[in-house]
Amino acid sequence: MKQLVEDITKKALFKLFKSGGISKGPKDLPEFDVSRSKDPKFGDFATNAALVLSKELKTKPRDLAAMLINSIDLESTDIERCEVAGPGFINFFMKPNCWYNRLMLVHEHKDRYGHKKELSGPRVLVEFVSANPTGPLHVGHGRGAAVGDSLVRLLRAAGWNVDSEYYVNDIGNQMNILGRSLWFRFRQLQGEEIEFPENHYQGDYMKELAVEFANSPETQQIRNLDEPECILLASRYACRRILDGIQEDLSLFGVSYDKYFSERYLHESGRLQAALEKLKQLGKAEERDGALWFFMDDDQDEKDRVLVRATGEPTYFASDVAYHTEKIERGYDLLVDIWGSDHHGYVPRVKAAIEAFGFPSDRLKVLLVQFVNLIRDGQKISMSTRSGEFITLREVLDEVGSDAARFFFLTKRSDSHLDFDLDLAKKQSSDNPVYYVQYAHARISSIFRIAQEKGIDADYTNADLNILNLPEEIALMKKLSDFPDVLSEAAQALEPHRITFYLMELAELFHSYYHDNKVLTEDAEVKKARLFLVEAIRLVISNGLTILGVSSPVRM
RNA sequence: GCGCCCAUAGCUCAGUUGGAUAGAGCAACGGACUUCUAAUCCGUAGGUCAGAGGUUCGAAUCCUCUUGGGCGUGCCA
Repeated sequence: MKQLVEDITKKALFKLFKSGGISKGPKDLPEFDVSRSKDPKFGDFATNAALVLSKELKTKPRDLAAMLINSIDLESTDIERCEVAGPGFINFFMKPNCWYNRLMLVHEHKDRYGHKKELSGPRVLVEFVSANPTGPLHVGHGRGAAVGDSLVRLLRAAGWNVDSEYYVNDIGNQMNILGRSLWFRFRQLQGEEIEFPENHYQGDYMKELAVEFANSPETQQIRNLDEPECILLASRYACRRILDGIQEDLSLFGVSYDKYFSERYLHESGRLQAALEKLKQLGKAEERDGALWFFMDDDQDEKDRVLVRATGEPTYFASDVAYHTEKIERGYDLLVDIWGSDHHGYVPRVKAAIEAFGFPSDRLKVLLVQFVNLIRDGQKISMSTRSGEFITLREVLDEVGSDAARFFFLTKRSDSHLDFDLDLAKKQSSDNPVYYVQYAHARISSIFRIAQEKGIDADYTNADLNILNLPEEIALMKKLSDFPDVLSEAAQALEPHRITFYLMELAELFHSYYHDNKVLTEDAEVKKARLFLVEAIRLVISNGLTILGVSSPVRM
């Protein structure tokens, strides 16, 4: 809808240019904005075009605004009238019947309302969570999962061609420590008196895994193997089982992936070696002190970084170089990575690698998700996978449920710190904002259910929408007509939380309307029109909640 | 030391990419259930947008500095 107003403004600019009123056409002028007006007295939409362009056109803003208004042919548009306001804004007042047309669009497209019809955005790969398979997911991962998964759903709705991926660090030092951890627990289980190393994975889940391991067919092979082979076996076993658990937790959280990408594959397929060779050929990498270094330009990163250690082991960074270039070579225009903010120092490095391979560094967008502080009894709980002290995502899901947890994570921008108060989340479960939105959906659903139970005719086809002329009804129709704009802007900004706030605002308008106005009234025509409106609200709430990965209950 | 992120109501957070009078939810106070669900609604109160400069028609938003917090600064992941 904003686009519509923008087009009309540009058309007016062009007309003014042709008639000699201004010296430049829209193509030679800077971009301007169209925004939804906050206050009804400023109309429905406003543009700052005259303010932005006045300097370039050497005309006073208010004069330019007046000239623009005169160049708009109102007859052929949805605009009733325009006004110059304040320093030079143009306020647009829409014709009332245009809201009825928008309302009909909701019914026309149903669960696709707000979505782009065809694939129009870039081809993008969203990578998120990617936690090392060394232990269960904790709450911090849950935030990344909620943001990432909702972003995927949002981008798809906006017509982008999206794949999602989980990068599995299934090789390297951590896997070795994981294998040793399981191996030691296993031997302890066999009655051996050995001390468990402090820097290994202490969590109780490793003890449980050891029991499982002892009963698995794998252990049959052990007596024929020497210890390093046993540790490798244990490592593979632990990795596989822990990853199973992670997938299970994610699935409970409503999160699924198109692909789990194995780091081990990068090593074993030779892709890692090939990437390093290419860097050497390009003169971006060279051996020094027995290690292989990536040379950083001054504007890329503060210092050079090691790709292969003197021991011959490639670093995590080496894998990332190979992984990200591989992703681009798979044909993605845009890579979106969602990382914990503690990895932020890593961004310049990976961007530099992408540049080295001849791609623009803005092919990669990294969304940094800040840490979640867990609060219990007013105290911060510190978490560490290594020490085994953490609250798992699973525990939180069992306590507050997937809907509440997802919604909670998505009521905040991802780059701000977040306190997750467990007691509050539990206690608040009845007045958590998620229920406010879901309740609106349930209420509407129950209107239709009650109608059916009581044998009331709830058919709203051929409703006369002109009956919907209460200010609250107009406000609701305007809100519904915003949804496609909100969706595409949220996608553009990679900010799924905007959908959350939109839904809370829509629910607020609905609850207030519902309280004051009966839908199933005696007047058959009024009933029809209101049912039509209310069903559209239900559809939009449901569409929005689906993007957030939250359910739309029909009764609560 | 250097780098990145953050600071908005008592608390938890939004703020449409620089727009008009800074908004919600909790918590507080006062009202509304004989009604399609009170998990709701209506109202009151709550602010030096951390502080100081600067940029311009216009700043919570952009720039500089200061203060306070988080994180990073490994041939760890």
